[in-house]
Amino acid sequence: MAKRITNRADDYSQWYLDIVKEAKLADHSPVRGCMVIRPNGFAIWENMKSALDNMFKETGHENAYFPLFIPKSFLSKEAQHVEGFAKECAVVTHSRLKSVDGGVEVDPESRLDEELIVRPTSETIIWDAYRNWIQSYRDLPILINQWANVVRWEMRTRLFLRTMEFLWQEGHTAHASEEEAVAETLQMLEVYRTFAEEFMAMPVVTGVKTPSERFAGAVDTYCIESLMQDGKALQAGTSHFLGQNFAKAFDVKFQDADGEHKYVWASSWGVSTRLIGGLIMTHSDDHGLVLPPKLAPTQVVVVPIYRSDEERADVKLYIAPLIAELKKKNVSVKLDDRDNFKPGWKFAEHEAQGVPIRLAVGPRDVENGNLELARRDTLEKNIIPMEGAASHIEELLITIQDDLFAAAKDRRDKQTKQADSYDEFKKIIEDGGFIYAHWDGTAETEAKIKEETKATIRCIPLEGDKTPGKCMVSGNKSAQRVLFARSY
RNA sequence: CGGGACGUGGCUCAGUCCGGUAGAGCACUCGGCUGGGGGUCGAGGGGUCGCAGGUUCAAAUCCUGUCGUCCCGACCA
Repeated sequence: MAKRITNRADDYSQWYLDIVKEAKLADHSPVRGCMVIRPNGFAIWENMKSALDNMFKETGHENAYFPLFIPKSFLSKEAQHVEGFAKECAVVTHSRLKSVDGGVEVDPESRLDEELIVRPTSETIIWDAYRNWIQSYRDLPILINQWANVVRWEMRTRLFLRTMEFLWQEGHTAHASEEEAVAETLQMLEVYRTFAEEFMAMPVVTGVKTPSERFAGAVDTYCIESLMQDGKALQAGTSHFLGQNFAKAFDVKFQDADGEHKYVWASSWGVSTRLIGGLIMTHSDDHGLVLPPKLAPTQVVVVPIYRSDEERADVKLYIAPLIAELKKKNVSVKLDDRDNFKPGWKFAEHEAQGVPIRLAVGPRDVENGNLELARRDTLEKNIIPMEGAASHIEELLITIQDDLFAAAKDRRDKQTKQADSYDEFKKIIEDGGFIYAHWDGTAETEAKIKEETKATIRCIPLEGDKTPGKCMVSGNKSAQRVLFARSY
């Protein structure tokens, strides 16, 4: 068998790229740092999207759409926000091309009066709209989400993990009180945790970012942090409590029940196509992609095995009722009856693409009333009776989902350590993984650690050990252990 | 944006040092044998060598520029 996927142990980055290529998830585009998301990759995103969208709707949110272009002046209204994004904005300066001997060039006469920014995120244009929508406390809360693309001019890109253009959702909410806005921020953080753990089967740590890692313009940034197989952390989602920063910048006030005019409180939260990168690096192996059943575009693939046309017809007749029954149970099942590929080829291909369950059915099975079932996650193969197969498969999909989470959590926990001295920390960090250690809460210490070890504080965890101690670097007092890692 | 490596049929690469008629494997098309883990035999199709200049009788090969990819840094979802 030709080895098309680099082993993780040999070259993790190359392995990741090989998976993306072999599973046909995405291609590099002609434009640096952008990607073409292929049907296999997009189908995963669609499944993520639909699960998240349901969760947003269940928590009272509505979808809307705001423009791609933002007037340049809007970006400068919130000082912190500008500072955070100014370095990575695509700017539209002209509106026309003109032909010049066989090619085209920008028509200098079409220069725009006010240049437009391609949104790196939509706080500004949304808060400009909210000003017009909000007068009274009766107009609040506003709970809006949008599914969109955004552009951030990145220096170094990697498919899904960091691209110049990416797809995401961004929720933007407006509230009458601080408590309510904070509650919303934390509620959405929980939505993300639930999604990551229950759908992606990816265990996460929830926490607060330190000021240096905080979203530009936020009062507090909360996040879900996950740990990839190579021991590097991935920020998988963020939820921001924006305080009144944007309300003040865009002058959004409401008249409260007490007659007073007050600034609105805000939150924003988002997850992106980066999650697909996280999904890949959480579960996949040296044979290819491994997908949790809840997000797999195809949950079960059936490979018929036959020699003659007659056998082929027999096999198809034999499996038709099972396929129909699985469909009735809402299992996404695909019959791979392509005649131009050999069974062995198909096995390898579906394995590379991460289909959770593969059924192989040949004349022998027809005769014995069996079928062969292979699990993608464990690579186990078993002969099972056709009788009751549909229910067995339905249950097995749930088992696989649970097992993937358990395996990922077990791996994550094994890669999670504690360090009680800086020397110990420096030693452990070389192996990667999460490290819980005491920190004095200062930006100086944080910067020193980053400078010397390349590790950053991923978050100050919301749960777990809250015992105070002494900073491993300065020896000053520390309120609790914080989570360190090298990250993507 | 700095350092390094690399761009040659769809893919992986040889050829570049030392200029002289573009090659291999895989993939693709047609046909045969096949079919329970990337099978096999035969016959075909496909590349102005990333792009733009320059040197030369002659450039994949030498020179300059440019675009892109990968790895390592600085920056970030």
